[in-house]
Amino acid sequence: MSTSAPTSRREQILKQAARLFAERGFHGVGVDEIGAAVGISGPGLYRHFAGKDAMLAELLVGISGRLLTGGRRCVAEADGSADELLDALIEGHIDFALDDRPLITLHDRELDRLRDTDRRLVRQLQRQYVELWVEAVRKVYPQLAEPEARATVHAVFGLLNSTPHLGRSGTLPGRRATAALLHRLARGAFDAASA
Amino acid sequence: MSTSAPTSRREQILKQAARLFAERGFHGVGVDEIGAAVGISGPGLYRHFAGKDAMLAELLVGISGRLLTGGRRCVAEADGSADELLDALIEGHIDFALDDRPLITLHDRELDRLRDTDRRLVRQLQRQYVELWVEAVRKVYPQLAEPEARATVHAVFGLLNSTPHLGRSGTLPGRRATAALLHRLARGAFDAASA
DNA sequence: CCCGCCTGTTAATGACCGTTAACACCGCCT
DNA sequence: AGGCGGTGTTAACGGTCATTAACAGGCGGG
Repeated sequence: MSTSAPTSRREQILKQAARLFAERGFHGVGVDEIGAAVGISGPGLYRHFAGKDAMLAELLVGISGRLLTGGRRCVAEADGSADELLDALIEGHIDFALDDRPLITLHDRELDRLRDTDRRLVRQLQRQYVELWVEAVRKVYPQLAEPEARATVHAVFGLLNSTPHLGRSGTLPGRRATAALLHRLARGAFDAASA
Repeated sequence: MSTSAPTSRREQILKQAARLFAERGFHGVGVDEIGAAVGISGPGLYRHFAGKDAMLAELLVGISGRLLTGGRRCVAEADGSADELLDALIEGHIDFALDDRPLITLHDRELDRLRDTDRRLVRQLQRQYVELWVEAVRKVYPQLAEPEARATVHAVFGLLNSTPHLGRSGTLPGRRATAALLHRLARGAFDAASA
């Protein structure tokens, strides 16, 4: 729908699996449902994935990796001030949260359902992403101690990742306004952290 | 361990069930595990609860109700300024988040695993709690439109409820410092919302 | 003393579910 | 034409799991 491509079967399955996992939890959805969501049924999925676990692993590793890659691109392209870097990080994270709500939900909800090796990998990617933020934040707010900075970054993630919960009642006018609001809230939180 | 009491079997079971559900998800934990966590085994739980669903229902209705009750007490006791009311709400929510992490986790994670009637009840309680906050926020920031206020409240909930994710690495010195930091972050976000 | 009630136990049941087996179609390449 | 890899299908297996059945000890009140 966005960049689009041939949209291979794998991607189609992953997308639907992400949606279902986010809606009903990893253990709450059966392979038959995932299959039905893409028009094939049940065990046909095993032509594309080694198993249900493999789908979740690929989803979580994928989102973690893309977040980190996006963050690193921000750092690399940040020729300007530290302030601009932090803004770029916030904007990038908001884009992820708004475009891939199911993945954001999975990201901090079903991590423990992974095999040890995959879980370690995801955690490592997450940790690097957090460190990247902490560094950027402490450049903008040098008086902020590291533990406080780290806790604040986690809290701001919680704030930005709240978008899945906004789906209920009368939400905001549009995506642009929501992104702008979230951006302001995040900056406000960081400002307040260093008071 | 904290207020303590006779700590009836029911309460003991609920506490352990909350912890396990938060750790591994509702479908991820079996009744045998819950039983083992309180020293009895497996089907003995059915002397205290109608079923696994009933435990989750009681947990979610309980936390939603207590949040709402706490919020209402803040409103009732707020003889002072609107500012003080908002601070009291924030403090109350932080206390919940820090004292009952598993319940906070469950609260926005396993809601969809409930029977229709229970889910409706929990959602209604949650909605009233949010409305209570929105009203308080708009008293402090009158220029803030209602949709923005509601979205901001949800986002701040995400921020405050991020505490479960802080358990990993080097966290903050103590509970008091964490609570103070979260309080500042929340106020900072609200300040920024009305800019 | 003894009868219920409360609270446990273990064994069995029945459903669900992930995974594999066995089979089939279809399009492409030689 | 023929074979083969990719993609499906349905049926069967095996394990897990919530729930129920059947049974038993303890203990307080008549």
